[in-house]
Amino acid sequence: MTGPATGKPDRSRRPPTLEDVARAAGVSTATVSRSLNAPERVRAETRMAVEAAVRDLGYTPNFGGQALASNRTNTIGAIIPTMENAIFARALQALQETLTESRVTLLVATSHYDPAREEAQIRALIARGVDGLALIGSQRTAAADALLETRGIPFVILWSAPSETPHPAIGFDNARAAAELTAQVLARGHRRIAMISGPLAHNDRAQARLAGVRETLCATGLELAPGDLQECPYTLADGEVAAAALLGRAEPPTAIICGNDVLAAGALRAARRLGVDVPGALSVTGFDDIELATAVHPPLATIRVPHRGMGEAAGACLMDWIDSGRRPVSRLLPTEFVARESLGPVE
Amino acid sequence: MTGPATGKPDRSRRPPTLEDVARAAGVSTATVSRSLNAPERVRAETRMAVEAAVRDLGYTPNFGGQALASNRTNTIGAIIPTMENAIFARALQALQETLTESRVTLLVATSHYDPAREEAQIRALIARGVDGLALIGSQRTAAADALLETRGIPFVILWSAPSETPHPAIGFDNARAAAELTAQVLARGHRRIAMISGPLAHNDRAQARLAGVRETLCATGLELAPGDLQECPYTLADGEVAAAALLGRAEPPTAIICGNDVLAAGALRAARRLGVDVPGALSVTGFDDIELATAVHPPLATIRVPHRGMGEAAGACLMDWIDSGRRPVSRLLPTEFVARESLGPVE
DNA sequence: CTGAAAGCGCTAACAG
DNA sequence: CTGTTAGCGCTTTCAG
Repeated sequence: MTGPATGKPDRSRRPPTLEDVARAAGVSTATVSRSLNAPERVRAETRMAVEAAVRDLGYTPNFGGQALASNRTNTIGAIIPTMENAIFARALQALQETLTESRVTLLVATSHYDPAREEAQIRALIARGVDGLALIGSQRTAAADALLETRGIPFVILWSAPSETPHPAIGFDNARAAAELTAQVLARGHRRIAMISGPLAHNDRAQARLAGVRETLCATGLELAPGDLQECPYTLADGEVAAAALLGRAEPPTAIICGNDVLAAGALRAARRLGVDVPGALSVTGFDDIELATAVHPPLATIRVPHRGMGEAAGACLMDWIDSGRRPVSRLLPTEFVARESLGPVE
Repeated sequence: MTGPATGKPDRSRRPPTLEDVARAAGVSTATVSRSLNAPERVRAETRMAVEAAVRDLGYTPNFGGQALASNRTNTIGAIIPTMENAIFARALQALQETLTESRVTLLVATSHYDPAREEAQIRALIARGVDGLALIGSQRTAAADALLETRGIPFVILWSAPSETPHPAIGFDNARAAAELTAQVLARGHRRIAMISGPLAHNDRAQARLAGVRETLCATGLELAPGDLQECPYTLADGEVAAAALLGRAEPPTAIICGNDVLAAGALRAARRLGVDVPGALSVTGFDDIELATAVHPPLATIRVPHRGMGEAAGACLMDWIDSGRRPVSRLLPTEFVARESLGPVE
């Protein structure tokens, strides 16, 4: 089909350009550009001729040309720790949808909770000319901060409370949510309470959740002894191991507060394996309220996080910043405790 | 630090260009370009001068300029049905990693299993100048096929068996995997077998899985009566409803084969709610082998799908196609039946 | 309301 | 090995 036989292979192979459209419509390239980008500034008749030519030729703007001339890529980048946690996926989905309304594309990268990787991804996205960035959490490398600063790229921070960072943030109060959860655990009579946290290093959300638990325990005269805190990666298997360690102690906890639903599901699995009844002999709580929370048995008491809300707000906020040039204000979104069977009264 | 004190604010504000680097290094722009893109064609000394200038100025190539001049964006696009299924997420992760080695960025979009949306996303990604595309499944709108065809963009199909499509595909045999699974169910003595499938329309994978089940049943003289087949969206809640309907029939099935692990987890929840023991009174099987499969109880017997393998192969395949211009060959990857507790002998 | 023309920053011949 | 020189396709003044 695409043999090099014809005399002018270029002509037929190369996609139509603005100039082709202009010629076909009998107008200038400037008019075509205007018809496409600011239709109201072109007489209806002319515009229709242009539109017809566009259809006829199957014209699509060349991305590079557009980016070069306008100095905008209509792309915003997002860097999340991992795609395997459904909660980030949902926030992205919402962000994507919001952006689509502004004809902006979302470019996604993952950091695996590693600041060095996040920095590399920030660099890569900036190099790709993104107009704005959505990042998770407030802690990153100094180099990443500097890069963001000197480039002056609009970026918003998700998942952290605005109080955690001087940058525009759209998040929720991890510490307060964890405190509320802990209060609920205490209210059910638990006094031997342990926690399984995700890796704390470079993770302000995990740190805040831990702090929230600690504070609330303190207020009741309790504390999280060193052995009562397990720190492990956010996987089911690691959660299971951590919970098993906790349950193997001389005085096992009657409640385990987990850093997220995945860890909690792991804890449930450990309890089952060890023959520990939940919630009869042990209560377990999660954090996030992903689908998994109600897929396991017993269903997990947890904290519902405003994932979609953050995604939507981030999109609106970034577009506004990019278009207006005015730095947006931070927003603190609400969370909600969700009572479910995995949390019961102490026996 | 970045005070506007100096006399030439423009200078400090506008990012440095190739020309700035060239001037600083005392060479031409062509040499700078070469130092960056084909270092071996430049004398070491010169190159070092260039590199120093690049560092000094904090130069980063302008994406638009690069794209325009080279007619390449070093971006490949992927369109998956949803990010909420961990299995697509993992394949993307693997694809991403493979691509990163070639300094190529992955642009991800979702279709929600909707061909119209997929077409729109294909259009959007092409407009963004992607050099190649990875798509899920072999069924799409005629317009999408035409677009792909006329643009001549390298694209590979994932998740479907190569036999399903004339295009280069990297997938597995959904029908055969489902058949194997069904054989395992039959081998355990089940004769009243039902299936919960995801939406069949425009989904060759779901269709193939159903066909695999049907064929295997047929070979044993059984069949899937109309009432034995439930079709519903791929969510836990829908799977639960579908399973409840199946279990409420006069002669309930002793085994339910589910289109994926999420539906199977839903079926498990229905069984629990209705007091049906699994695997004692009912066996349930999944498909995919995501983490969820072992988070639920009993753990799901399922089919392990080569998600990472597909992602990696797709990356290699696309890069090869883009670089060499030669259409790659399809690859059929293996699947594996994973026996777990949710599938037991019929009582 | 429309057209002419000047770049945007980079790459790729083509000479030297 | 390096420099010169055209563009790549589009947006955007600036005139008319």
